[in-house]
Amino acid sequence: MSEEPRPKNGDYFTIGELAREFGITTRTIRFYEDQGLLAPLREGRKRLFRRRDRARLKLILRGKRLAFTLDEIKETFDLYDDSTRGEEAQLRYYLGVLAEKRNKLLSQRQDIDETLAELERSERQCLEILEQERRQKRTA
Amino acid sequence: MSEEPRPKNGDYFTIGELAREFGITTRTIRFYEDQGLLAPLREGRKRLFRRRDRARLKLILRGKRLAFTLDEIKETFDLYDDSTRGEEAQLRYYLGVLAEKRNKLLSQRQDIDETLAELERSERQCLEILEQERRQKRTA
DNA sequence: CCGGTAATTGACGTAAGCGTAAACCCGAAT
DNA sequence: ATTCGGGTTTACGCTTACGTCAATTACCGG
Repeated sequence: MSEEPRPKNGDYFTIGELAREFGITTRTIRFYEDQGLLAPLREGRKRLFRRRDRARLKLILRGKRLAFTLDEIKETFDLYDDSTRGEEAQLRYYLGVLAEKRNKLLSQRQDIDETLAELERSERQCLEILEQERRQKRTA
Repeated sequence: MSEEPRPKNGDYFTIGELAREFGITTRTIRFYEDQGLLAPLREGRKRLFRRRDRARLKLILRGKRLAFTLDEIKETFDLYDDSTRGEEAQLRYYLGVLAEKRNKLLSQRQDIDETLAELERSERQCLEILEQERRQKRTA
């Protein structure tokens, strides 16, 4: 199994530890908290990040890589948060949102595949030209 | 084969046609031109978009869906533009950039797949709860 | 006790990506 | 002749997502 990073200092991560681990600034993490995306514990004024806070941060960053806005990411969190209480209408709405999200992701994956295909074509072209130049050099 | 949209008015698209087709505003298109991403012909002051301009716009929008910045998108255009002239060093550099791009896209696709997997888990959970409620109603 | 390192809040700054008038031109239709 | 639906530039505004001081506070080792 993979080595899950453990909080060095007792049970909690510091803001600096997380910043270093994920290659972001502490400012960024505070900003996310400010926007309601993170809610670490406090010891006086100091933030104490649990493993679940770290997990959330990970999700935030993944969301960003997929071009979700912070607001959208927050919405999915909010959705997950009260998804357990099972009001029928809520659940149906929830299912709809999930379907939308899936569709977006699927078409995004298509975008990626198309781009990858074009990329490989360029690569082949590129290699061909290099190959030609090499042959020219030999005959020269 | 697919019906490639043809310019209605002779050989060129107007800015409005493209805006409608892609669901963006004319402002956006002008902005892209301002940033050097598009370079339509002119008839006096009026912009005339060729099919290749339209193709570029398509690429821009796809890039945006994949969380590329306009600058990054522009770079790839610039790259493609002088990729045909085959200076060896240029080509090697070019290949490197392509490799980077591919890696980014691949890891992005992984992000997508992970997210899709989680999404399906939530969906199953959701359906389970609904199923339970339905059974409760019957016994009631 | 002192200096260094890491944390805090608060505030202003900034780059990207457009939105939104304002003020104009121009050709076709009423 | 005017109105209407496009097109144009210029320019200021706004939101998102942080960067960047500044001015503290707190612990830690020497």
